[in-house]
Amino acid sequence: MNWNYIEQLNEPQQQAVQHIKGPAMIIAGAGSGKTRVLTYRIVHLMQHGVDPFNILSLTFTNKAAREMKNRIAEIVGDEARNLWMGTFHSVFARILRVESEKIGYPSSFTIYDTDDAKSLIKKIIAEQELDDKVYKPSLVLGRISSAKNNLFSWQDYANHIELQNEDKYSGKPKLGLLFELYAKRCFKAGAMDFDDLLYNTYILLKNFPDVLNKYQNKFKYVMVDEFQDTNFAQYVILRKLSAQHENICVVGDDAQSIYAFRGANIQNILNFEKDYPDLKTFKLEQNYRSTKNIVSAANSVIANNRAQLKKEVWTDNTEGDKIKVLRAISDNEEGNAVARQIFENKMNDRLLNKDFAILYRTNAQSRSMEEALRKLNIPYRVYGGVSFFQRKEIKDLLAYFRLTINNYDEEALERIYNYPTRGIGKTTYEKLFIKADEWGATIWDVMEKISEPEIDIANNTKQKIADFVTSIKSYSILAKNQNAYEVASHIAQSSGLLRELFNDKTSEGISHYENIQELLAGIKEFTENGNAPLSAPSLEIENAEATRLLTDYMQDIALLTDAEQKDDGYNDKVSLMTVHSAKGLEFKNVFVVGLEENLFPSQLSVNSREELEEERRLFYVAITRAENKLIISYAMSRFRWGNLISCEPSRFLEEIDPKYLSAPETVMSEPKPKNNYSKNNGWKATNGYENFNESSTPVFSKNSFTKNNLKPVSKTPKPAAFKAPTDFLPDNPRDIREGMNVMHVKFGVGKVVKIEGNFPDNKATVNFQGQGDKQLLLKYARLKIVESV
DNA sequence: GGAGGCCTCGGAAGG
DNA sequence: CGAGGCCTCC
Repeated sequence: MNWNYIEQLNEPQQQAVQHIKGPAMIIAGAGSGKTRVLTYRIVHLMQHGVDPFNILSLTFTNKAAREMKNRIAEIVGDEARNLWMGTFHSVFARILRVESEKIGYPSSFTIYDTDDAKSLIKKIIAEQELDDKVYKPSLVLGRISSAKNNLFSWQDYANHIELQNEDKYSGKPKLGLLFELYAKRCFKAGAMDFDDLLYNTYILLKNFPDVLNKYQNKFKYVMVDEFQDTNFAQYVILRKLSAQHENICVVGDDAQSIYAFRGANIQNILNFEKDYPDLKTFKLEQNYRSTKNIVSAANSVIANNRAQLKKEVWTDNTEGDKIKVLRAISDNEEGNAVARQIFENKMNDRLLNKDFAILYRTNAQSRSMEEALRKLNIPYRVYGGVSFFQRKEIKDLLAYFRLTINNYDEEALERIYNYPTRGIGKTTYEKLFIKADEWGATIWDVMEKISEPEIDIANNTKQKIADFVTSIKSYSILAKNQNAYEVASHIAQSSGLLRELFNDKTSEGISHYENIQELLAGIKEFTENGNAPLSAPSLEIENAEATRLLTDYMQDIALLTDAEQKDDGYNDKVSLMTVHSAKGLEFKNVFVVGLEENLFPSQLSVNSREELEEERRLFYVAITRAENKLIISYAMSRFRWGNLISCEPSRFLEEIDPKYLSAPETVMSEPKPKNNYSKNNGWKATNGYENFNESSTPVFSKNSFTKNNLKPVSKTPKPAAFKAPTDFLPDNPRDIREGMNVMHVKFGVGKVVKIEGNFPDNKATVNFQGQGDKQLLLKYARLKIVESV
């Protein structure tokens, strides 16, 4: 490395980078080159002889970690691999894998995601016969989560008089009990939820001084990005880890704290100053991103917040255009105005689609924007939505992998014990559950001992359970030696899951099948090259030669919730996203839409000062994304939940100093051309833009499955209902045999392909003319024999 | 077991 | 309005 990185930095940036010893806090205004400072600081440490193994760098998202690691690798090369760099959760999970047995967990512990956690809580609420209208699972989980984020165990919770009183007065006295049951159930399943990764790390470091010592020695230098978003548990762990060397450097911007609603605590910044009296503070106040107008407008908005650190963001950039405000008569007109404006700016300023972003407060607002962009044939991409790993079919297959690795994973077991259908019904499962309770064991334990005569289940069902257990156990054995891909594809086939999806020829079914293939391809890539294409920033590879096992893959993806979308190879698109997901990004031209009271600021925030200030910071984040042009819009009426409501302009508009604004424009649709835009080929021909309209949707491009997708879903047309004769009289279901032609009141005439099970629970597969195979329970189906065999 | 009807409810969102 | 959960009915 022979260039001088120090020269690339301004004065305060240099100071921050060169301050190596002792605690430091970098307050970094929007667009002030924070990422550059962070990367160069790590480079600087390494240049001064610090071993990358001794540097821990924590971020909030996988994406941020990935990007930073790549940037450092570009500068220092291969050595970057040895940095400990990742999200709080991934780094702590990694420590816990090594140390978990000390706190009673297997090293193969499962990580429950939010869905797993909610479904477990829901079950517990039902088991306790509590009303899930009062004890809403998401609320219960939220309460448990914030307890853990404040380092309360369930025992602490139960003993805390104030909390107990709060719960009593709010009519939910059983919250503490639910916490206890949930915690015990997770423990029994060898599972940790996201909050446990923090809480258990804390417990580990607190109760095992030797472990604490080991990691304190390892992490001689600790860096934290987005410090304003840390919660209490994270803060305490940080303090513990860095207590020996006190080389801790945190970077953040209180003005961009937008996750308080999830437990982030700006107070940490203030506590930091108190907890480290010899703290050095650096302020990065020069903005390199935006025009003077934009920077000043942002400053004038944030000045309305009471709670903030002193800081003056300024820029040397040009003055730039004044901020434009568009007023539209309705949400659809707002979309049209934005799309038209993008079209014009693109022409006038010779810009690309990807130079534009449309930011909104709520996902529902994307619809009117998408429609308008489509009309003008402007390609766009909507960010956010269901991630690949949350798709049902993916979770199903992953549940097999989870159960293979950890037989006690209750949520995984529940997902698949009868999927694909193998004749183990709900009633059977309940019997297993009761027996497990009786034995003080897990359901898996009972399944393993299913032959015990005291278990009151029919013998043929017992056999099915035994078969299931045998196959999972055989997977577990395979998974110990064979590589991840071999095991994964074996499980996909031998479990019947692949076949099940293959047989579903609906368009959804085909896409499910393709997604599974996609997952397997990712595992293959991981097995061969060590990194899945969708991988989290992989931490150092311990042993490059060793076989990559399924458990390695599962650890790699367990904390992946933001898997990058596959793109269709065409990247020049307008970006549509919520303000939250725009944090950290920048665009030449930015539209912030829906600036209306009760929308931005959100209706739920306007009653408390704290929440309103958070909304204001959110608005601050939105406008500071823009480099050159900022356009703000609002509608005077909009559809919300099916009703047309009228809207007032947002108070935030008035908070922008008017000298940075151009006169508001009321926008109206141009008189409609005779031909509809979208049908007008001449329109396309003259502007030279191709029709993109997301035509080549890849398998899991999110546009193919968000609710905002406007493409008509091809549905198989339903055949007209069959009219049964008025004298229709069903035959005795006991007389139905395979091969017979039968008549059904609704489906008409069909042939019995197969009959399974014994009366009265026997089930027939009947192929009805023009309607395909139907599975019918004979006792209900009321079939009439048309022709016996 | 599964399709379809009815009811409810609605914020943003990382790991 | 639209998605998801639950219940019913076949």
